[in-house]
Amino acid sequence: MPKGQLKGICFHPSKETKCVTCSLSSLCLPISLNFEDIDQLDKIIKRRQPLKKGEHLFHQGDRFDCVYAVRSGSIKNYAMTNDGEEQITNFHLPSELVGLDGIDCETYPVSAKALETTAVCEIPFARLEELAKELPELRSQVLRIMSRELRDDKQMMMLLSKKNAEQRVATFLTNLSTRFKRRGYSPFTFRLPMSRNEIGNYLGLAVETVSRVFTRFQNSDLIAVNGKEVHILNMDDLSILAGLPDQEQKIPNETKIANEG
Amino acid sequence: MPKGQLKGICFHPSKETKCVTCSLSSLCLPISLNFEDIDQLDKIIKRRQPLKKGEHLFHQGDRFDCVYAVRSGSIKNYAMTNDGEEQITNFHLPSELVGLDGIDCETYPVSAKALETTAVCEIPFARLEELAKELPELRSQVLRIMSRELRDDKQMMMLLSKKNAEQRVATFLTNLSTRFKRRGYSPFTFRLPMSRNEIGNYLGLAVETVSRVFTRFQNSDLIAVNGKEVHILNMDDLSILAGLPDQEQKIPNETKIANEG
DNA sequence: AAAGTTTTTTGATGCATATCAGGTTTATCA
DNA sequence: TGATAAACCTGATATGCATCAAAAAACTTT
Repeated sequence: MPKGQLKGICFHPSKETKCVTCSLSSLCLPISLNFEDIDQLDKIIKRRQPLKKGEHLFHQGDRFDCVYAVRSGSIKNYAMTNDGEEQITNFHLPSELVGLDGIDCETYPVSAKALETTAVCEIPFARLEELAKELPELRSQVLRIMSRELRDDKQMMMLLSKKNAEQRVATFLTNLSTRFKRRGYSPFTFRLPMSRNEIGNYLGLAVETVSRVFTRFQNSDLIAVNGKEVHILNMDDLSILAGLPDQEQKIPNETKIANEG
Repeated sequence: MPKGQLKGICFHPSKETKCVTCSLSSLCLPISLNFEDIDQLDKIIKRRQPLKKGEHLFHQGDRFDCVYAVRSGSIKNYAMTNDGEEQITNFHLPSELVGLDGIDCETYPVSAKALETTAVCEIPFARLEELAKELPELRSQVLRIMSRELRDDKQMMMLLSKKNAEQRVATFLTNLSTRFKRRGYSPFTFRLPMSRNEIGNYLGLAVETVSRVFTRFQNSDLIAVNGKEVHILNMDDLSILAGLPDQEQKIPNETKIANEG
């Protein structure tokens, strides 16, 4: 089916979902807002025509004025390194907020590009701040979302500085799986919206290495892959390889006091 | 001089700096607050006894209730990897806020430990939120600080996934230099508050590699090192090696439209 | 000041992953 | 539908950095 038609068939701006009825509301900004407040939030949100694959939401250096919530599809964030190479810093799935790192310098520090046909909610930041003035719950939700992203970033740093290729790919897959699950999709069967190249770029690995690890994982019956379709066959072992997913790792308490001084 | 005495000699809780008179106020939370507002902020801040080297501000997993501003000294954040290894995720210099990544799950996701005798301002988060209700400037300052940390984290990811050992160390040194400069210290001569081991851990390198790169940098007259004392002799070349510091990198605009679709 | 401990440095070796090169499959488009 | 390009996989080789080892220097402690 040609992508172009999707717009006409599936997307009716007049009938577009409101926050109240949106299936993602429990993951997105509206969490813990009451109906009235959600309605207020709804009023400042613009639903734009979906982006086609490869289209940009914004470019690195553009003036920051909106944050975006992914409604369907997926977005990658990337920056250009000094030698002109692309460096992917994030992938965003539905319900996730894009662009929060632009608040400080008032320009987006990275570009955002659709990996597939992608619908977003556009949230003018100035109006969000206005609204936050009156809605304490919205305020803390924004903080929580940013705080979570900070935490995820640290996890990513740990991946990049301590994990080997297999652990990186395993972490990547289990992480995606968890996120799909929370969004109501199967945690065991999903379609990767990004290429091997993009996975490698994100994970700090060469494409070839990603490809090889995928093959090795297949040979050990951890996963079954067909192009971008992934089946996780042995989640337990994959999670162990990943080094326990994001869930709380227990901290060895023994040395807590001993270590002081 | 024994560390213990510092407390008695240098730190008088009764005479402690207020935000209004604090030399760091232009870098820290009070930015863009007026005098009255700073005073309000001041009231919720507790200045604790300075931490001695090696003491913890909080441990990974502790209940999140405060964020901290470093007043003097320095703090490292670190987490334990699954195999019990330490992974340093950040170093904090005076005026920087510690603990913001705990907002979301209400426990600190990493530990915070003093690298040297360190004074902090303790800011109860609940009260900060209270205050933010009335002070829009404070609100956006918190957002800006978190947004900046997000941006820095992405920079760190790029370092970890694309830069080689020399580029990492060069980036580390120029970054420190910039931060010292903003705080009124010399950007060319400073004392590293952390060990080679900690630098390596943070940069995803072995100690030995850090040591070797330091030696190489000395041999090429980029820096002069004596233990933890560092002199930057050739900032230009060091910056080039680092791959241009954090400042805005120009984005090649040619392909902006061409890339779409 | 001496003894012990930790940190730093330097050298030799090994390995995980990058890079290069080729072939194959899958997508894109006329 | 076939042509062309892009993505993916696999093998061979190269290399940057980790690891191992051991000495030197810098701190601690008594």
